[in-house]
Amino acid sequence: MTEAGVEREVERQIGVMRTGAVDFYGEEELRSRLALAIREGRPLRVKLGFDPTSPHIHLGHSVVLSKLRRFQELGHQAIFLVGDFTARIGDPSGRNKTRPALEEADIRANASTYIEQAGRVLDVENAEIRFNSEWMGAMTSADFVRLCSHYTVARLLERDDFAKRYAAGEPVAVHEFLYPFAQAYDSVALRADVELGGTDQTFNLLMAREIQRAYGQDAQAVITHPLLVGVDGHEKMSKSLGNAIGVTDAPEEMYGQVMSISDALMLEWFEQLEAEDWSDLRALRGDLDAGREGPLAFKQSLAGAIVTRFHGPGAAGEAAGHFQRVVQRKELPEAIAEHQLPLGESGELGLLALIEALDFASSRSEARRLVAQGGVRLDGEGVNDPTLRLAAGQFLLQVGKRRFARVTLA
RNA sequence: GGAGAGGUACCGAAGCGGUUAAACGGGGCAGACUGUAAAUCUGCUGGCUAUGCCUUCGGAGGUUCGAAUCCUCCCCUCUCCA
Repeated sequence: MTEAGVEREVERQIGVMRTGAVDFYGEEELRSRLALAIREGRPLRVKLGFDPTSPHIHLGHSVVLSKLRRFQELGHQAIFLVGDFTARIGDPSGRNKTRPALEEADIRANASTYIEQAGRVLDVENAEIRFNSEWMGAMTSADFVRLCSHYTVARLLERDDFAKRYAAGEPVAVHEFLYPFAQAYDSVALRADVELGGTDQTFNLLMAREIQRAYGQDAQAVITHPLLVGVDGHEKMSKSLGNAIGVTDAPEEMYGQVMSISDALMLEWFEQLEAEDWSDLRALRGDLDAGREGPLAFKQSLAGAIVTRFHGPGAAGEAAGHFQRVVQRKELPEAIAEHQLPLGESGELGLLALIEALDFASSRSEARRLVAQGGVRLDGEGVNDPTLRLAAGQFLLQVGKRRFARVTLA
């Protein structure tokens, strides 16, 4: 390749890297490193790490995962790091309270589902999958203390989340201070050229640059991405806040979740999740701004595009049909789970017990409330008698707007 | 080591001897409405074999006819001082 060709290629790749990013630290250094890599036909090592603190990868994670995928398409080496060691510390980033430490068994279980779920976005076959317990677990206390000597308390206290919690009189445990050291050292162990992450990871990511230098390596470039706001429209998407859409959620569920977000959030998501093949949506966005289309049409398209990304176009079409049928026209869903329940010696079963048995309510009292509020239908008819007892037979039970079951009592 | 403040339901936050299963806000759920599971409005939001009964206000004891509220000890958090 000619020098001019290399330069053009560098520019092209940097452009891809910058797309959708909030900040790109160390861009200039990366240009020269990238040029060298292109001349030598050697891929850059691009790190993206997640702590397996929850068994689910969600739509928010998919923003950076997609970016890592872009790097793979550019021919670079993707490193998917599972923070099994750091999960045991608990990342304080963006937190207003100490994260609970996880049991090792949970972490292992979460880690294994992570790789499968990441595969919905990433080419895991060609990714380097690593666990940071590999080197962190082997570190001695002396090694770790030495690692900690490369940074000062004052600089740790500059951190926004620590500073806020400290100012608010909330506890900050010492081990939370240690977390960024572990994450930073991962970059040393992996010899990362680039690390991706959400903006909440900025501090940890930048700290890795200094630690790498302290260990005689060139500092990695850091590319941060916006944090997707969860379905509640306020907090960042997080499984523990219950506002996340998991990448393995069922298509109808995923579609419905997207339809439930506010009109304002819909536009934000569109910006942050946009992909090359979303040209239809971009056009629709124009129609929306011009008043030629309503938000409903746009939201349906967005929901379809998101479901397509994780489940394919067929599933997206079915999910859309399901939504129109069940939610908009209030008809029955096409597929309703069948349940067989045995009757006791009395030969009958209380309605409340049935609702509870199907997990449509967490307690009998809650079931009673649902009946009292007119939220329960039996064979299409509203029921308002909480003492109703059912004899053997088949019933169609509906609780609320979207919980259905065909029940056979025998 | 010393001095103070504090720990209340899913979360935040009132209550400070009885009328408190515990105000209020958020979240969640249900209903109405609608262009959607948006927005808005209304109701519900400990459990149960249910017009009553049982369990809950950091933990364990105690005082009292009666305690989230008073006392004792313990655990945890924060602040200031050393």
